[in-house]
Amino acid sequence: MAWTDERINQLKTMWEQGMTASQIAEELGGVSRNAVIGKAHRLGLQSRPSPVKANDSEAKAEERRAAAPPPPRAAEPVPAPVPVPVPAAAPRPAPATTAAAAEPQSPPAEAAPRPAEPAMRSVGPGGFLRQGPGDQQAPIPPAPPRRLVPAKPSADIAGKTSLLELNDRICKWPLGHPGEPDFHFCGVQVNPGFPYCVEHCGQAYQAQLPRRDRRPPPPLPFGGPRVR
DNA sequence: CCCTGATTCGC
DNA sequence: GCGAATCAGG
Repeated sequence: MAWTDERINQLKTMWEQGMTASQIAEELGGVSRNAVIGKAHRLGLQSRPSPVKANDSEAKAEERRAAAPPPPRAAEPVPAPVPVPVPAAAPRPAPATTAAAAEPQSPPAEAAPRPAEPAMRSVGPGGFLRQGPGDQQAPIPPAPPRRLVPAKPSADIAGKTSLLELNDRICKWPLGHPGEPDFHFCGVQVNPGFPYCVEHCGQAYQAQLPRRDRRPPPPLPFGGPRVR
């Protein structure tokens, strides 16, 4: 079987999508896994995590060299924990989900004054407060680094919502396809209790139509699900 | 054993 | 250029 332009494009696409060489070979047909790998390398497609590449004395030495091993100092005061770079959903204690009304990224300079909890506590000798069963894992003191970012004006709607920006509040409906350069997620406010916004909930959760009224499903990439 | 990707080398 | 054989880690 020859490597036609079309087959090469399929190979490129699948390879970039992260499919294994075996899967690609099976999908293309007429070629072996080795053929796919060989072709991928000849095309310059390169280097997905290979199980055989981790080990290597030379690479490791190089890695060490690049890492610039700091001299063994012990009493050096560590500056401070690095602030979290990604706006991952910080473990913020939800005060009380009163209304579904959105709280749109409260502006900075908000000190979040926690009202002192008037809880009944057993006081031990020396004045320490005994933990109750519910308190066991509560304390996470190591500095709550609130982001001091100016707060994006209009959430992520203006730009594109990437995988790293997903959280429980924004719509996870995918737009485009993984691997495509502009693949992103919807990103608008969710319909409370659902992973999608109201509009996409409408698409995700549909009542069954009578068979005669159903639209045929759109063609799936690469000829649909593989039969196995 | 199975899987994976990388590399080699005769064709 | 091609891909089977081989290597080597998970």
